[in-house]
Amino acid sequence: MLKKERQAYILHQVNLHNKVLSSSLSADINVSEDTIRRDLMELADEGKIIKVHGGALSHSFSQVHFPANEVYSLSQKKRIAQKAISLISNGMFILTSGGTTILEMARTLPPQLKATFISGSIAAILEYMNHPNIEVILIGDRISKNSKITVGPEAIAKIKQMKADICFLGTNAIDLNHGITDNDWEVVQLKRAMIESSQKVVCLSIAEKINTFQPIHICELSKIDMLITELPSDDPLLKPYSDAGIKVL
Amino acid sequence: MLKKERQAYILHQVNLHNKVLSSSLSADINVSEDTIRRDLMELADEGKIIKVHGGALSHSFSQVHFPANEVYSLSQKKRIAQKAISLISNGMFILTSGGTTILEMARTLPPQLKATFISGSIAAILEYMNHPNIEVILIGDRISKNSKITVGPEAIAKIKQMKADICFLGTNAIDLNHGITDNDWEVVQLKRAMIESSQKVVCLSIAEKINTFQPIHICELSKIDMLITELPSDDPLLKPYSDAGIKVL
DNA sequence: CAAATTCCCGCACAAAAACGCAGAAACACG
DNA sequence: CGTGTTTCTGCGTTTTTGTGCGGGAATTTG
Repeated sequence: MLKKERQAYILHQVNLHNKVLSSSLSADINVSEDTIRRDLMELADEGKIIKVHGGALSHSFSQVHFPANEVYSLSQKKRIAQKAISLISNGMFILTSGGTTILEMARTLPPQLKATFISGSIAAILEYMNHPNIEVILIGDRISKNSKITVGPEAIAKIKQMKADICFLGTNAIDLNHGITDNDWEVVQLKRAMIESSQKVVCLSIAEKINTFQPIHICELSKIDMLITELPSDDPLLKPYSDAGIKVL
Repeated sequence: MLKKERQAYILHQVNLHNKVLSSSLSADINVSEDTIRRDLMELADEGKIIKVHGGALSHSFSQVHFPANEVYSLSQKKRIAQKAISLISNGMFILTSGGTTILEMARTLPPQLKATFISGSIAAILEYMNHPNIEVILIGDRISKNSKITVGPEAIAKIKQMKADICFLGTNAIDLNHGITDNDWEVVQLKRAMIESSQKVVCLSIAEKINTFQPIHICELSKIDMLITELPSDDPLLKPYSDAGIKVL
């Protein structure tokens, strides 16, 4: 088994179960605990997991710990949210993924807007529920504790049988060669279904995620209609993407 | 169980109940009280809780003290929750409605319990998600804003196609003549489906709701297997119900 | 004041991590 | 192709960390 393979497996396990023990990983993959420990170290250095004595935890575990990091990019996300909202009009059916950027968008929705929002993200749903005129449809299935969204075949089937006007994706990584990528297999399945079920696909992404990639492929750039970042639309960083036929806002 | 995990659990419990006892935590997680004490120390050093003799308090508690009657009804619900939990064992599939009593039950679930909880109540789901070993299935559909649960044909269909071991219903009104009744038509539909899809139906109800009724009929008493209140099972108020063949706990 | 908890301190033991090292495999390159 | 280099992995050994236990001190409680 290759090192990268092993690390991808570990990352997947962490994202799936929120925690892993070095000992059980070692037994799973049949390598020494030392090797596991080194892998965990590397992944922790890359910021993908949190190393603790005895194993590792998913990043969502310590979300409460470090609110400072969130505040940092908040103003950027507000900017993105504003742009995204300009695409929404009354009566629309809107699919959204999860993620903090989507959350910010949900909070910023104008109160007089009448539309239907569909999502499997618990956090997003909570925000939508606070709005007076928004109809909320919740996608049901098993809840992934790591990503706080519903995942699984039921959820995917439900999404596939609808056709939304527009779909907003919180994007973890976007790159010219790799397209849209992510690090949680189950989330990827969901996002793929959402893309297929929407007439228009909009990616929300803060600039630091532009030109980065993650282990799991979601889709090619050609499936994306629009990209929204906090940067002005003529920023040189975005030029390649508008050249690729994506509308940049 | 990892140390960080344990501390996260403790922190959650403190924030939830405003106080924790070292002794009960020790029993919950199956570690020595000494270890709990060390954890409380660390959390207190980080300023997350306030350590006191015998346990710890949440930070909010020190400033605000809430009205006595609130604590009073809370203790009733805690009692009910304790009894309800005694019916749950590992590996069960459990359907639950919404309501504050169900919420209290969700908060009181012992951390080592491994079971699958199915619900359409957003608040209940949020509680279940915080538990380390519980699998959560969310029933999807339109969200009813006033009851904060998913309602509609999809939700009902989904419930009907499962068979749970046990179903806990937060009960708004129970009466010898009228059976179980409620005041929200959509919620009633859901509860009916839940009753049909469960091998055992348990009603959780605080005593003041015994012998009251609401406009919309859910089901006859005969469909109910068990009734849990904060009263002792031999309380005369409950006699008619046990006579009617309902097990009273 | 007395009994019962709870806490603190040191210790012991086990599990995990860190460290250094060495063999094996992959790689670079003339 | 051969050789030197880098990377990866596993194995002892030593350190560190986490946890439980016993006994005595401190505290709560009646």
